[in-house]
Amino acid sequence: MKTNSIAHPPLRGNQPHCQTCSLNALCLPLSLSDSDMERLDDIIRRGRPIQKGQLLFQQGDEFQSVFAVRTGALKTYTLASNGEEQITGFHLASELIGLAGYDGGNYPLTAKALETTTVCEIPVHQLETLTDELPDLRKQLMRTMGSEIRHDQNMMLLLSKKNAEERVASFLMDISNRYARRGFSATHYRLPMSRVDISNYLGLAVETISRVFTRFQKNGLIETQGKEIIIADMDQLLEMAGLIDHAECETE
Amino acid sequence: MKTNSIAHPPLRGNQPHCQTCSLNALCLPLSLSDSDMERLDDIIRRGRPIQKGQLLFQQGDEFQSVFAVRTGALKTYTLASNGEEQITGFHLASELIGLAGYDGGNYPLTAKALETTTVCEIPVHQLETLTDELPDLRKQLMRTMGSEIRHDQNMMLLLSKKNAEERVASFLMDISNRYARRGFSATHYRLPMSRVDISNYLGLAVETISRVFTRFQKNGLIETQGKEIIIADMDQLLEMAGLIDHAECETE
DNA sequence: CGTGGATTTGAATCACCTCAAAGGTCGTGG
DNA sequence: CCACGACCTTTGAGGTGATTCAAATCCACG
Repeated sequence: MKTNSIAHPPLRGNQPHCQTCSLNALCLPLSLSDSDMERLDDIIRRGRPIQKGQLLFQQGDEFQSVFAVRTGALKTYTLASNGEEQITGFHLASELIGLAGYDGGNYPLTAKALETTTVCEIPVHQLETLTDELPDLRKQLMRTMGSEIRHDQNMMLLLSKKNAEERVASFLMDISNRYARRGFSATHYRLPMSRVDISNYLGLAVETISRVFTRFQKNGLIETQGKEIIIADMDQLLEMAGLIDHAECETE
Repeated sequence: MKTNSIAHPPLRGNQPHCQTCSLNALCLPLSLSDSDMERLDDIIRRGRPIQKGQLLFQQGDEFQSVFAVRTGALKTYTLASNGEEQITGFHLASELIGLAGYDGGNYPLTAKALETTTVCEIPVHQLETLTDELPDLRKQLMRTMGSEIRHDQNMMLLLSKKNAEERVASFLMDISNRYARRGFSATHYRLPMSRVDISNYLGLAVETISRVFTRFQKNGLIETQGKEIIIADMDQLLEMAGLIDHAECETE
């Protein structure tokens, strides 16, 4: 399996653009003026879709671009020295990937498509030139990185303090939130990742995930049919996730 | 215990400056030209020391400044809804704190001094003005944030995949590295934090930390005397930490 | 020198893991 | 359209590393 190289000659034509993209209020263009958005749009490359299982980039690859997910979903993971992988995040439409590469010249993680996925590629070299000129874009990038740090620190809390049920509840509520923000149902969605991926992400065994799902279903918290999830008792799940009392439901 | 408010009238005089600070090669000024460094130095406030146990800022406080540790050490932690705290990092001299605040208008975590500590305060408002003009500073900030993301993702791996011994070994090697980079001994140092803090950070019970320290000592890996640590067998610790085989020893 | 917190040690318990095996699901090709 | 195989998911039984509870010891500091 090789790193997918995005189509380099950007096929213009009836290509999508930031200006008309339904995700522009969630994505990088957020808070950009029309003219600024146009300039961002000009440097974005939109390649052919990557298929399930293909890599967008690999740990150690030269850091060349950040990516925004247009459709589909990916997972990012780091490899331990013993070869074990730790999934550090799932990325749905409008979310940015690859910013951690800013630390050095290489990606510190691998990004793999969970299903057929299209992305917008933003070459960092040009992005840096552009951020030199657009303070709003710069702020948005910093905010996105801050948000990533926040997410990771929430995960650290989850991994070191929460039990299996609390972890699964947190996970289901996080996904729910993210779909809701995109205008999809918060209570009925399809998980793009396998149970194995979920277990890896949450630091549990697959069997434990399966058992918790079953228990949740018995207790009327959710209904499941394979990857289809229906949230039946959001309040109780929110409480279990530890999201009920403090601040807003602004998870991710 | 209240948030410590840094002395606002910056007492000039024989104050330290970035230009003469021994940490400038590790800190934010890294890779800045002399004139750029001077401009950064101008906006930095240097307040009176904060005492052990005092807060530099608190989760929920308005995001006003990022801080660089000059001397001493701090811990940063987030609070779960049930009041439990999760330590997300320890910060030694030259390290930056508070960047995660870039996500929103508030700090998403609390910073508390582990010992008497002096910091350089960099007001974000002025920092943003300055980054508008200094591309190198901007890049350095982005790199710092990328490095923070990297650190957190390593912690996720540690928390979900490593056992108690591996976690403690990783921790000892991380601290060793960071002291070494500052020109201190890599094999003989004093931990600024308590066993409780270590256990919290590593997602273990205090008793487990104590037991692992004892076991390491019996096996000749380390010698301990309270907070004093002597690394006796670095190779074996590195291997245990999972840092021997892949890439360089560039942990943090 | 005494006191409160931090650290260490021991014994018992438990949440989750591992191992094993039985369903399910999906894509593929005959 | 169905049969096949590969992989994913679920369920059960038993084991274990780390936790919890309890108590002794050490240490810093007033």
